[in-house]
Formats: sequence, C-alpha cells, structure tokens
Amino acid sequence: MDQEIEDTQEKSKVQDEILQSALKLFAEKGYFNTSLIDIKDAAGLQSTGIIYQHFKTKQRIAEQLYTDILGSLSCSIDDISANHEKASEQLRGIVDLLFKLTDEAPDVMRFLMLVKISEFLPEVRPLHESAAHLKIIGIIENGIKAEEIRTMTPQLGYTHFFGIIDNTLRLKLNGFLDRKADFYQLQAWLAAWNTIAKK
Amino acid sequence: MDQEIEDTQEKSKVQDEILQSALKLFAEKGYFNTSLIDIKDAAGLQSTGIIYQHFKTKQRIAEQLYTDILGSLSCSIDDISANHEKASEQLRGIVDLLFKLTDEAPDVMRFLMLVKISEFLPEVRPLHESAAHLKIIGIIENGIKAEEIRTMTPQLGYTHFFGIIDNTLRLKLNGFLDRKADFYQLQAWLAAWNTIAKK
DNA sequence: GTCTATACGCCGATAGAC
DNA sequence: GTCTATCGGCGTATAGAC
Repeated sequence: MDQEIEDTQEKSKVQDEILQSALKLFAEKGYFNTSLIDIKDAAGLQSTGIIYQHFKTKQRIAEQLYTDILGSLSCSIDDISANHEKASEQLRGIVDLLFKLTDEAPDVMRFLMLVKISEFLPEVRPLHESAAHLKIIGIIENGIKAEEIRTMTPQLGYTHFFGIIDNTLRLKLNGFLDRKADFYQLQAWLAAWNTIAKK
Repeated sequence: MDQEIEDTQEKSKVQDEILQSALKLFAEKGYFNTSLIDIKDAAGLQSTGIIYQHFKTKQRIAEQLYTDILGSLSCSIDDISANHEKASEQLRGIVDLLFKLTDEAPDVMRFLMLVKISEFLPEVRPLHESAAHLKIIGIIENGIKAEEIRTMTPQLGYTHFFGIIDNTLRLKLNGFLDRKADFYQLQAWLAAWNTIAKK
C-alpha cells in the first residue's frame, strides 16, 4: 500500500520532470531543435526508453504541455472573474497574472506566446478558440454591456487591449525590453485600458 | 550577347521562383516542415539538384529571404521618411505599408511576424536590431523631441504603438480577424497613435 | 520494469553519369 | 550544366535482453 503510493508519486514525479524539461527546451530552442535525447538529458534520465513509458510520442509531450497550460490559465481566469465584479477589475487581474507569469515562469509564457504551436500540433485548436481566450472575450463583451467599455466589437477591443499587453510581454521575453516585466506593467495597463475604456 | 542576357534572366528567374516558393511554404508550414523536395515541387523544378546551383544550403534560402525582406522594408521606410516631415505622417506611412503588405503579400508578413526566425537562423540578427527597426525607433525619438509624441522612452512608445498595429496584423494573418486588414486599419491607427500622441 | 541496441524513414547534401 | 542515384547522419520509435 505504502509502496503503491510511493510508486505512483515516483511515476508522476518522473512524468513531471519530463514535462518541465521539455517545456524549457521547447521554449528555448523550439520543438524541432529538441530531440528526445535532449529531453532525457535535461530530465536526468538514463535512457529515452523511460519517456515512452509516459508518452506515446514526442508530440504528446507537447500536447499535454499545451493543454495543461491553457487549462490552468482558464482556471485562473475563472478565479479572477469570480472575485471581481467589474470588467476593468477582471482584466486587471488577468494582466497581473500574465506579467507575474512572465517574470516567474518565462518558459511557460515563451511556449505560449513565442512558439508556433500549429507547426507541430496541427490537430490542436488554435489559441483563439481556447476556453481561456473565449472567457476573455466574454469579459470584454460584458464590459461593453455594462457601459464600462466603449461600444465596439469584442474582437476589436481584444485586439487593441491585448495588443499592448502581449507586445510588452513578447518584447520582454525576447530581450528587447531589459527590465523585469513588472516594471512595465502599470504603464502597459493604463495604455491598454485607455484604448477600450468608455469616455 | 543576347544569349548571355537571356541566360542571366533565366537564371535569376529560377532563383526567384525558388525564393517565392520557399517563402510561401515557410510561411504556411514552417521551415522545418518544408523539405527541399517540397520547394522543388512548388517551384516546378525537375530535381532538387538545381536548387544547389543557386543556394549552398537550405538555410541560405531562408537567410536571403529574411535579408531581402528586411532590406526592402528598410528602403521603404527611407522613402516614407523622406517624403514626410512629421513623425505622425511617417508612422502613418509605415502603418499604411504594413497593412497593404498584409493584404497583398500575406506570406511576406507571415514570414516576418509569425515565423520564429531564430530557430533556424541562429546567427542572424534579431528583428529588433535590424535597420528597419532602428529607423522606426529613430522616428519615434524625433517625434518626442519635436513634442509631437509624449515624453517617454522610444522603446516604450514603440511597444505600445506597434503593440496595437502588430497585433491587428497578427490576428488578421492567423485568421482571428476575418475581414481584410484594410478594414481594421483606421481604427488601429487611431488607437495606436493615441497611445503615444502628445496631449 | 529498465536499458541497450537497432530498425526504419526522412532529409540534406554530393558525386558522378549523361 | 542538368539530373539520377546515393551517401551519411539524425532522430523517433521499437524490440528484445537483462
């Protein structure tokens, strides 16, 4: 019984090690420049064979990373929405989260923003059809109805608002902006919110 | 003599065919999903051998595409700068160009904005060190001196202004926005300019 | 259940025939 | 100068030994 639990924990620990190492390598070198041997080495495993006990193919590793990250993001957005009433507060919460992730988990954000997922996961739904994305569009939609946000299509609001947010994070992640993301957050938020705020 | 000219024209015509086909494939499927056989087929050639008469390696094809596009962009920016006095007019001209390119040469813009060049051209200078980019930063810098643009670092002005512009184009190129880029241009310009304009 | 050895296919690049 | 045939290497995946 204890042994079983231990094994299960050990197993998921290895699996997590593989995922973390793959995420880092995919974010840094790209999917195609990363071999299973690279992942094996980075995860401190003794052979690539072990990887195949956890994932059928290399694609599946990337797929699980992608769905895990988007799923976790979707949950966080639910939390934020539940704890804040106004669209401005909800968007502010999401911006907070994205900037925090950029400083604390840059590989996650690199994988999400800089890597072109569709090149190696053609069957997966694109980012802009993900649950997380649709929830953000919904927040903007509600903000328009509540007259917090200017009358415009939610798509256009999203495009302008997250244009500033995403570009700030993108330029931070690829080295054009050299301070911590946190440093740019307030100005980015003000500029972004100003593009869609009523009045 | 006539023969020589004909041959030269024929040669550069083939070279151009290779470049155009490669650009299209790189933009659509990505560099690593595109084989020389794909390029040969798309260019209507009979063997991959011909490609090696024009380019030493597959990387060189991508390299020439990258430098050609950036070079042409840099020239266009020079033209625009020469023909307009104010920073607002110069930026407007650049925005015009980018939106026109997105509608008329989407593969060029996809290659530039959606493809991660550093994954297959690690030795090449990143986009934000290119001549074209530095010229844009210069325009913003001058706009600040001329008090057309708010007091801020040119980097921040660039980040916010082109956040909106680039995101509009990016979302158009990957299918989130379904109208022609032209349709979104005016609103994008107004929102972008408003993020940096004085007063 | 873990690792070694290897099979298999793909692709970039080349060499040699025509 | 153009094409065919092929080489060499890599990387995923598997099969079989321990």
